[in-house]
Order: sequence, then structure tokens, then C-alpha cells
Amino acid sequence: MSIKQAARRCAPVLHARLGRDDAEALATAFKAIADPGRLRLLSFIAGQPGAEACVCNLVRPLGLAQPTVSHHLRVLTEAGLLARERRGTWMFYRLVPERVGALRQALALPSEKPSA
Amino acid sequence: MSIKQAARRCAPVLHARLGRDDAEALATAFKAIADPGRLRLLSFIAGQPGAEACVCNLVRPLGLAQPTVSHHLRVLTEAGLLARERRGTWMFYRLVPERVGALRQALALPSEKPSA
DNA sequence: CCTAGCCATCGATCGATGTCAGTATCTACC
DNA sequence: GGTAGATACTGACATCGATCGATGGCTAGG
Repeated sequence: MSIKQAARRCAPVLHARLGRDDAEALATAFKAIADPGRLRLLSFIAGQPGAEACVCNLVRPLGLAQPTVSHHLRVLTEAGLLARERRGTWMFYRLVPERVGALRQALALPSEKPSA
Repeated sequence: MSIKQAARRCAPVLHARLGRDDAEALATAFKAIADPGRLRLLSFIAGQPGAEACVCNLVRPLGLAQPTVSHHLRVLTEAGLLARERRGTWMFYRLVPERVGALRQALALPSEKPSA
């Protein structure tokens, strides 16, 4: 299953017995954020004005090679957590809060109601 | 870094720039739930009365070999998401809602307040 | 078009991890 | 203590994935 397909399946884990397909989809989505580099990317981008940043401002603070950063950005984008937009020479990545919220909601306990 | 150490670092990802150590700790915690088998284990256990179940009732519905299930239960336990307790011949695993909530809170956006 | 700068892709490497068969350990019961 | 059942551990295998150097493609400006 592709990451894009996976990101759409975000039924809460703890409300009903997870089927194989739903579990695989959710696992794919969580795998996207289960990496130190990608978590730092999300964190750095979220901290920028407008929750967006261009690649040139991410490589240095992450301390990873440019191809590695590009790879991580791709994974996050395919998971729906980031959105790409080209502006001239630069490529900007923007946080997609709805997708973050969906992942967050997947961890809600049965007693918890959805929250913004 | 061990999974046990990792589970204690759960600062929100999107509120401040994540340092290397915090990022690694959080990634370790998310890795624990970034697996279809482990997500289904959490789901199945959460659906049982008292949010607990013995291994003998988990192997069959998961469709994985008993050593594999045991391995996944170990990973989840070391991540603090499950607690073990022996009752006679059987080993019971219980969901730890606080830890689930901590992971969930790590995905809170800057505008979101902590919720139960 | 030619250059310079930014970013993505490719290919290779290597450690991490999911899986299982086999086996060991532990508990209860007789 | 010997047996039976439940669970954990070991070792091996195959696959996945993070990383990087090299390279290719794209854009802006001259």
C-alpha cells in the first residue's frame, strides 16, 4: 500500500478492533513520523512564520546531507503531513495541520471526544 | 537510547525546535506503534473488558506466530504502552492510557491545549 | 544558451527490524 | 519431581530504511 493511501485511513486505534488493512495504513502513517530527522523537520517548519520553510533553511540546522533531507521531506509530503510549493528557485514545504490532527486523533482513547 | 528512556521524553513536537535527543526519544516511542501488528494488539487489548487481555487470546486473532506476538508485546511494554501481570499460568497485558495520551499530546499543535 | 544555485533522483552501503522454527523457562497440578 | 500448557528467549533469515556521494533536472538572470 502506498503512503498516500495509508494517510487516508485514520480511524481511531482504540475504539474498535483494527482490521489488517486499517492497521497497515495507520502504521505507514506513524512510520512517517517515527524518525528523529523527520520529527525535527516538522518541528522546525512548524516554528517558522506561516508554518512553512524552504529546503535551504532546513539542511543546515538538521545536520544531515541535502539528499537525506530531501528524502525525509518526500516521505512527510507523501504522508500528507507537508505540502510542497515552488517559489522561483526555492521549494517551500508547509505544515498540514489537519493531517497532524488526524494522526493525533487516531490515538484517542474511547472516552475521549474529538478536539480541534 | 533505550525504549524506556525514550518513552519519558514526550515534549510536543510542534511547539519548539526539537533537539536531537528529544527527537530521538520521541521517534523511538512512535516506532513502537508504527507497526500493523502492534497497532492491532493495542486495539484488541483496548477492546477487552478492563482494557486487558492474556496472550492466549491475542495470538489467534492476530494471525501471527506466538513468538512474534510475544516480541511485539515486549516492544509495547518497554515503550510503556502496556503493563504486564502474571496470573497463574497466564500473562495479562493491560493498556496504559497515560502513555498513549502522552504520545498523543506530542502531536498537539501550538494552538491546542492539553486535553484528557 | 550559459552559468550558477537549488533541489530531486540514483545507486550503494549497512544497520535495524519483522518473522518464525526451535528451544528454554515457568506455573499449576497431580 | 514429572507432566502439560502457556509464554519468553535464541538464532537465522529476509527485507526495509536511513544515509550519503555523485549526478541530473529545473529556475533565474545575464
